[in-house]
Amino acid sequence: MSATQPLSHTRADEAFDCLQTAIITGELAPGEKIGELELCSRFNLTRGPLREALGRLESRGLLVRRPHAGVKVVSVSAEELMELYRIREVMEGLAARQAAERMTDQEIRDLQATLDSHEKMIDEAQGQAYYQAEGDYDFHHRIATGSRNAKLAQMLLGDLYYMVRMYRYRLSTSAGRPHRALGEHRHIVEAIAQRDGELAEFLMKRHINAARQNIEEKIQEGVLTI
Amino acid sequence: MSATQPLSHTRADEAFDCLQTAIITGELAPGEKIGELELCSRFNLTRGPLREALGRLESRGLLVRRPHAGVKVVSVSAEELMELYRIREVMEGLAARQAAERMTDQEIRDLQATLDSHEKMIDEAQGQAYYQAEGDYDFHHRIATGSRNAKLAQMLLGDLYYMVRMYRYRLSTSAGRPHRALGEHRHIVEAIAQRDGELAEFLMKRHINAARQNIEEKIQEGVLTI
DNA sequence: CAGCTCGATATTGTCAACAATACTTAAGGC
DNA sequence: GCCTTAAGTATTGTTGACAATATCGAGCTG
Repeated sequence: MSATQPLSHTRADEAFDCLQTAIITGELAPGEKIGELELCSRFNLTRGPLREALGRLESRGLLVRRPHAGVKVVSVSAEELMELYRIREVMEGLAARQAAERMTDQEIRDLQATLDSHEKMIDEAQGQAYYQAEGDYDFHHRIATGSRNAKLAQMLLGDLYYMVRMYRYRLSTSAGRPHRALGEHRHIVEAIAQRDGELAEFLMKRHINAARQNIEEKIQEGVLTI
Repeated sequence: MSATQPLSHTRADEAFDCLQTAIITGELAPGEKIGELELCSRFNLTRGPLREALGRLESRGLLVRRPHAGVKVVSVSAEELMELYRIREVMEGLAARQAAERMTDQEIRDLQATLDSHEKMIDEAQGQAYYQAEGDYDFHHRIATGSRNAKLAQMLLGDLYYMVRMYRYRLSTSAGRPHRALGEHRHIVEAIAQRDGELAEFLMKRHINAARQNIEEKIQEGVLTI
């Protein structure tokens, strides 16, 4: 994978990473009320760092805490997932526009290379699940950072993507449309390479909107359940 | 002020509120490196709750922490403020569109009443500063919650608005354009009342873009300094 | 028999002491 | 005289014990 040697130099960071991945993978079920002591024994932590991590996770909306009543993992609904995609649509549209204006030529070449490797993986067939999961994440990650908008990148990478990945695990998706998505990615990169911010924004919004509709249909057909 | 009897039922919440307002008001200067013990004595806290609050504030991007090196308030630049407004533009545009589709008739009436009271305050002249500060916040707050998009409201109310308010204090603004802003607010509410989501989105985006340009001009003229 | 009040228990919130690490100051060598 | 190096100090990170509060169960009353 691209990033994350979780090399957390402090116990609280470690706790944060552990809990976050546990929530995303579903190891901690949504709606589950979980005690601090149990979390401590489960992840070999003490309560101090744990509480600090809980604070961070709460402020990111991955869990809720009622005073003296414990923490529970945030429960997720299909409607909320759709709302998430609506937010992504406008924010990543902005990211694409700013990326078109600000990415370096080298970054754009890297982005194109990324897509080439994705294509290879898809053609070698077995990589479809991978592509949908991490490859897609990689693509959007690069554009978010390429926007040179620190707060925007922080909100996308630090908040929204984790939520989306949480749903991905739950849906055990890979119910994707890799070829179509790859084509859409190519068009977006083309627009960025031509420094056409307006077009990049338009294409990105349409891309995410299509992904949203795809999931929505799958859910209504009962192919995917939450 | 409008809300916030800070009635925090836990010491950590109290710490969080105190620190947040201290950062927003500039009582803690940006870039300032501040020790934990000093913060404790300054706000009558102990280090446990304090550290939990620091974790929350860090994940919200109001301060940065290097391990064993202490915390420092995030430093802010004019460019970052402009980026913030670009994010607001797309997110609040979405909020306005969804509010137009989902607000109850009662909520819309309340929103109109809010604008009436703002107008009265402006006409009574001395309320200009108030309007620009809290009244504007109130208006955008209602639309964010009216969008019925929990994550969107959380991101706007929990992240962006605090950042914007931080800049507001720094700029000692009120360098506003209350009458023009009120008119724009009225048009947005009209579009919402007519359930015209597309128009509401367009008007909101234009409204925020105008506010951004206004600040940008003021900064370039040297009237405002960061 | 249902609803409520009251108490026991377990969990969370808080605190103060201990350990580990980074910054500072001073000394020595080049 | 300046840079490098090493010890001391101060600050952060961590731990375990203490206090406060909510949940759960039992007994009582209507």
